[in-house]
Amino acid sequence: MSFNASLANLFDRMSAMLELTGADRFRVNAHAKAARVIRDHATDLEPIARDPKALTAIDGIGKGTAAKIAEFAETGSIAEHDELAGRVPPGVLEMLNIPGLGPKTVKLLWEEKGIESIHALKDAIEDGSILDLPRMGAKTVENIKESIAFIESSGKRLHIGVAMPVAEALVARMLNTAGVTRCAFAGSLRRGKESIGDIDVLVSTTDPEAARAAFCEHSSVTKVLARGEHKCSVRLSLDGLGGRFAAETEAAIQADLRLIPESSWGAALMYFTGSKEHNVRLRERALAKGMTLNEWGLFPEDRNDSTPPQQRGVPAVASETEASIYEALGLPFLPPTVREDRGEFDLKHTPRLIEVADIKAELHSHTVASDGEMTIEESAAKALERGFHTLAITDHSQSSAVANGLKPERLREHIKRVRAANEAVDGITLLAGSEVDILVDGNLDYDDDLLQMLDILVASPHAGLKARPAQATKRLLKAISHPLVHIIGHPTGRLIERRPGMEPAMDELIAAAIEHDVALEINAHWMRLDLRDTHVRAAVEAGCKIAINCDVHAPGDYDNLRYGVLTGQRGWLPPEQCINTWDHQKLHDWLRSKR
DNA sequence: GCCGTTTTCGGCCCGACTGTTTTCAGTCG
Repeated sequence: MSFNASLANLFDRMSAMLELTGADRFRVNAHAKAARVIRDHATDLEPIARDPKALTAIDGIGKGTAAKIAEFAETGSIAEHDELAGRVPPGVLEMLNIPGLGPKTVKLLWEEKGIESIHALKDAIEDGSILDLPRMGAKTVENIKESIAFIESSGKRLHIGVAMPVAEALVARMLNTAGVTRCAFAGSLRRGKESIGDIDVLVSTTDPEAARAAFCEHSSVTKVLARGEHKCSVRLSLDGLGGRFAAETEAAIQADLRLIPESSWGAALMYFTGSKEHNVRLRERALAKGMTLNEWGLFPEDRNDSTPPQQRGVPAVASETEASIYEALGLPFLPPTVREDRGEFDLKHTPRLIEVADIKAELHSHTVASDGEMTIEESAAKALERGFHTLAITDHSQSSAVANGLKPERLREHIKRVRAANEAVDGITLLAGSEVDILVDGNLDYDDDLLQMLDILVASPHAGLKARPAQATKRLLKAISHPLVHIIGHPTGRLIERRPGMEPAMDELIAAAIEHDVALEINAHWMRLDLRDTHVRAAVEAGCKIAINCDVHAPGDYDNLRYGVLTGQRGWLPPEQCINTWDHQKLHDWLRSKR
């Protein structure tokens, strides 16, 4: 695990353990925030770990945290963490993962009943001894029991590519319900995060009961967690929603419905889109301007009245649109994908971020020659449908044996076939390329004289993904410096929630990519999204070229483009910095410049 | 523990819902 990730995990654990031992809640929050900014930080903190000035320049890191980071760099541990870990059993921390169980209850279970693990908790539920605790009734116990079953069966975060179609189906269903005038999803899905904890759906309606019924009584609902006036919460099984997710049929997800008056639509959309951290900063900003912000709107602040302003009939300063609220707070409109409290409040104008419509070329695709499902011509037809001017055919190289990688002789024939297809197909340029393995030693999988024949070269790591960071960096730097390489494909090789991939020094890769005029890829497949958002942000700030590719294997893969674009947006990627947006002339001039 | 366009001390976001209560604590987002 990287320095930043290890450190962030320690701070997360410290935050939880402080809470469980009754520490001041602001100290608890400060540790949680430190964990977040450390995890989100795009460059490795180890080189500056002994430089308190550089560390405290990062928002959320003060003197105390800087000292702990230095201690971790020096000794590999943090004394405060170890001291806390000596007092809080690991199983107690684990209980915090049970939905509906928070720190107060876990503390109570631990201190009053000596329950120190989920296993012991199950025993206490079975023998009924848990009922002795205050505020612990039959219904609460039943909910805890179901929550444990939920996290033990699935309960994991879902890939954006799985959650998005479910959310779109939900929105379509609600829009088809009598009385519904507006409907949209919000939450981390709208922010384009790579994985999703739950789905938030907002509706405005003239018939609230019909909306509640449409939401809570659908056949895919396995449990109704809440059904209130303004909010319903359900657990869904995914196989009830179209059966498109064969591998995910075990999966379940929570979905929340919020009933919103039209007049508060913007405030609610903003509130439920988050992120939580972004919202906190917005509300602080509102207070500083003598106003208060909630999901009903932005209101004048009245310190003398604790009744929420919307209940007193106070007219809102702004509430109907997100843009009007940002404006009233003296901010430009901030697109959902940048709302992470990662510096967006310093923006003077709404950034022009990349959009799906900007993409004009797919530069990473596979055909039946290796492990794809389509012929060259079939893939070209799909690319044409999207209005692309260029499609690069980049089948696997020889070392990718399981993917039917091409031996040198087959590649030579394949190049001829692509060139012939390019002559035959109108309206699009087909490039003869290859996705060449970056071998464990950093060398490429074909000889240079063969590579020289290719119009485009995507170099990607496929094996040896457990290499240590230093080794991974060396390997990738060698590939980047190869003069024939255009693009580094899925640079870390990670699979979201499945395989961590490599953790190279991303700042070094970015610097080398700029020096050697190489583009780093955002692989748009929702299982990869590699580069990830924070890496993109670092690359964008450094001025590195980015490619967004679908890594096409099947017809539907072209539809993954939007996930790559969302990841680009989360990295603040402007269209001109992404080579897939360039017009034909500019793109092909650049490709030829490396031949 | 962090932070400063009123502050280097004294603050630190806001409301809905559930389950257990009989006025509210805990959790969530």
